[in-house]
Order: sequence, then structure tokens, then C-alpha cells
Amino acid sequence: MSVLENAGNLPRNSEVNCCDCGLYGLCKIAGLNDLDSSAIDRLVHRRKKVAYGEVLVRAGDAYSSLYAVKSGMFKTVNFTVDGEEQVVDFHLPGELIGLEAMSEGKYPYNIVALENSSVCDMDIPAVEKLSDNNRQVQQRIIEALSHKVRLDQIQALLVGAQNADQRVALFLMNIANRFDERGLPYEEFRLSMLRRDIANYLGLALETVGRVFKRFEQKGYLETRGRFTHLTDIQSLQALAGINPDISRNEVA
Amino acid sequence: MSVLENAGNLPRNSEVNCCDCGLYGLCKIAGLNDLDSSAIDRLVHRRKKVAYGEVLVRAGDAYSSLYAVKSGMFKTVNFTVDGEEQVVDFHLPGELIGLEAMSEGKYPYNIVALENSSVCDMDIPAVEKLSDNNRQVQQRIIEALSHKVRLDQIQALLVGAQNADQRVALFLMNIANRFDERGLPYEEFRLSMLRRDIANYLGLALETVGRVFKRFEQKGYLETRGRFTHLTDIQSLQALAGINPDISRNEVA
DNA sequence: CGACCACTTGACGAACATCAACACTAGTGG
DNA sequence: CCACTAGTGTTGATGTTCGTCAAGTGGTCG
Repeated sequence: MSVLENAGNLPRNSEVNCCDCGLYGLCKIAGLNDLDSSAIDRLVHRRKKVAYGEVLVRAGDAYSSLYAVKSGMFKTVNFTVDGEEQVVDFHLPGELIGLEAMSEGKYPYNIVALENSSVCDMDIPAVEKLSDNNRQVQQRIIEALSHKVRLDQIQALLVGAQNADQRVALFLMNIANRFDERGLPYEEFRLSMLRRDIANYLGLALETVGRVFKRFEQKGYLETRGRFTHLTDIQSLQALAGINPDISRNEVA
Repeated sequence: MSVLENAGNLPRNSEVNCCDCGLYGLCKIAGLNDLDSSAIDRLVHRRKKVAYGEVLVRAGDAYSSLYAVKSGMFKTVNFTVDGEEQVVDFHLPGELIGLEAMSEGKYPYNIVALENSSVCDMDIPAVEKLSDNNRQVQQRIIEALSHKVRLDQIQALLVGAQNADQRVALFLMNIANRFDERGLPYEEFRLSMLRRDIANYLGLALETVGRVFKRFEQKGYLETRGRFTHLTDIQSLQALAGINPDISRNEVA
């Protein structure tokens, strides 16, 4: 039986396990490396709460923290010259926030909580000090960065897709794959972002996104109840997407 | 006097200097670290020629080399399930090719030369061996990766822009900024890729791209002669783009 | 209960894709 | 040196997709 038939009491997305976190155990390495067990507490602030709508990082701020989403979701937003918001990215449980600030030493965009969320917050100066004599830490950072490079490249494919159906299908598959990657259920999940955010992110009008969702529902590709989404026919969605956005199973001619 | 008035004999883009290369001196570090001066030759194959249309890396191949474009240009192409080509990225002089393969250990897409080009080719197993006991090498890799993360994020903004004018303007500004970053002339350059490639990359029809270029030319924003492009009014192009795609000068509300 | 906000639905128009014919360029071989 | 060819780019006519506008529904919260 689908979760969606269980009216009313819809589950939240669960919290991601530490072993599935994008920090690749960076925080554990930090702790293990020091006999003082409180060292890790100086380095990592675990499960910091971020309320809905709260700005986690502000554009222009100095790069001071690397965050891992423990639960909830975030969006990255840029502002155009005429003050309009532009959604650049979404951050799901287990994913990292802040890697994009490493290059310039400051966060390029605002990052906002899409629901009541929690993050792990790693102190960057402390990490860098640690990494000076710890190859393992650097290696983890390289892993995180190279993974992010792939994610962003896939995202470029996604937002550049030809038509609305393809973009939405790719978006859904992308979300599903990223949940799967973190060991979370990938056929049924809660999309915390508004239609407006999805539309903005995909470069579509919010009405268009709504219509595509409805069409997909009529064709039996998915079911929705509020923000809860159940992908019932991933095969068809993937076929519609045209390309396979899956990181691990991507096969190219 | 503009280069464009000099009919016929149009210059190519010049070769990028080693000090402006995206390898961040990785190859030099490699050489310096070893007393044997031939060590660097085992590690780096300098100025390897790649002919127009030649496939530099093939999707699915094991991650074996990190390339730096010395001269010329490349495109990254994915193939959709129905065999259609999809341009994912362009690579300008001084930029790196292969970082996207690091995460999965294999190249995700084909990368093809857009003109007769040359690259520096670093042997990855050798680099990794070196980086095991060389923090500096790891640090350079982190720099290259974090820079690539920013580039890709900006690219996502670019291909996701609302209308055709904005996308083309952003594309041109992005190219200009990337040339500037490498110490190459950024107001006048040769776009080696075909209209078809640009259109594909931007998710537009090639006729649309042509029309936008023509409109920009009529408005005095740029001049073109063949594939040679001269940006005559960068201010207006930037204003049209709506957001500032410049990496170093990006300012957000 | 009423106000607000997210989302839906329908009508219309604009932007862009598609199609087709044509011009220009470069490379090839007589 | 000049056809000849193939591929690139241009231009105009037409159709489709999607954005915009506007009105309406439903759900949530003070």
C-alpha cells in the first residue's frame, strides 16, 4: 500500500545517517585524530537547528563553515540586478553546503531553509589547520568536491533540457537519485520546496510546472498529496527524460 | 582599430601561458619535487596535439589523465537515449578537462576538439602516487576542483536563463570572463564552436541563436566576422544578462 | 470566521521551434 | 583558375509550446 493512501498523517523525510553523509566521515576523522574527545566538539557543531525560511549562509559572507544537511532541505538563491530571486540549487539530506565558497573564500549566494531543518556545521579554519598535517582530511575534501562537480554537471543538463516535460522528469529523477545515494527512500519523498521554487529553478512558469505534474499524474507516472510525491512509474519518467541522470548507473553511447 | 576591420587574415586565439593554466602549476610542483628532471616528462606530456574533431576522452573510459587545454577549444558531449548529441560544456585555453571523472573514476562524457588544439596531459596514477606524500599537490587539486564547482554553478545559471537574449548574452559574458581569467584577450576572441553547438548548449534552435547574434550586432553590442567575435559594448551585454556571471566581480544583493 | 497564501484552471498572446529555400564559405579536383 | 560540392549560416513563413493574465479553489493559521 502506498504511503499516499494514508491520508493526513504524511511522514517527513527521515534524517540521514552519518554513514551516508556527504562529509565522508570528515567529522569522525577529526575526532579520532585527537585524544581529546572534546576536540571534535570544537570542530563540529552537530544538529544545529535552522528554522523554515531562515538564511543559513548569506551571499558575500566569508567562507567559515561547511554544512552537511542532517534533515530538511535548503535552496540556494541568487538575486538578479532587478532584485528578482533566482533559485540556483537545492540541498537534500546528507548533501554539503558551502563547497562553492571554497574557491573565492566567500559564499556566492544566499542559502535558505525550505522547512525546519538541521545541519552539521564544520568550522573551516579548524578543518584547514587540521588538514595541514592530515592527508586523510584533504582526501575527503577532494572526494566531496569531485562529487559536487558531477552533481553540478548533471544539473546543467537538467535545467538545459528542451521542453517542460523533460525538465520536470529530469528534476524528479535527479531528486530520486540523490535520495537513493544517501540511503533514503527514493520513490516516495516530500518535496519541501514550493512550486514557485521548482518552476524558478527549472526556468518555467509555476503554472507550467503544475500542469506537467498533473499530466504526469494522469498518465500514472506519479501520485501527489500536497508536497508528498510518489513516483509510481520511474521507467516512463526516465524514458521521458531522454537521458539518464543517475550518477551511478549512467551509461552513455 | 578593431581586429575585425582587418579583413581576411583573422588571428587565432593565442596559446595560454603556463602561469595562467588551470593546473595551478601542478606540473611544476611535480618536477621540482624530484631531483630527476626527466620525472616531469614521465608525469606530463606537454603540448600533445589533438586534431579538429578528434575525441580526446571517450565516455566510460577509465580516469587516466587530467588535461589542460594549451591552445584551441573542446566540447563535452552527452548522447541522449535516442542517439542525439547534447553539448554539456566547452573548454577554453588554460582550463582543465577530466575533473568530472575523478568522482566515479571514469569519464562521464565524450570530449571532442573543436579545432586543431593542443593539451598538456598529466598521468593520474603518477599524480596520485605523488600526492600521497605531497600536501602541495593535493592542495592544487582542491583549488582546481573548487574553481570548477564555481564554474559549473555559473553555467547552471546560464543555461537556465529565461529568454534567448539573456542566455546568449550570459554565454558571451561567460566566455569573455573565462578568457580574461586566463590572461587572454576577452573582448575579441574566436568562437571555435559551430552555431549548432552553441544553440545545443543553450537549449535553443540554431536559427534563434543566429537571430540573437544579428540583433546584438544591429544594436552595436558586438561585431562578428565568421567565428571571430568582438564584444563592443560589454556594459549593455551585462545589463541584458541580468546577472553578473563574472567570477571575481560577482556581487549579489 | 476571515485573511492569506499556495495551487489550479482556462483564455490568450508572445517567444521560440520547425520547416524550407537560399546565400555564403571553404575545401576538392579537374 | 574555375566549377563543383558539402557544410555552415541566413532569412522568411508557419505552428507549437509555454508564459502571462485573471479568476477561482482549497488549505492553514491567527
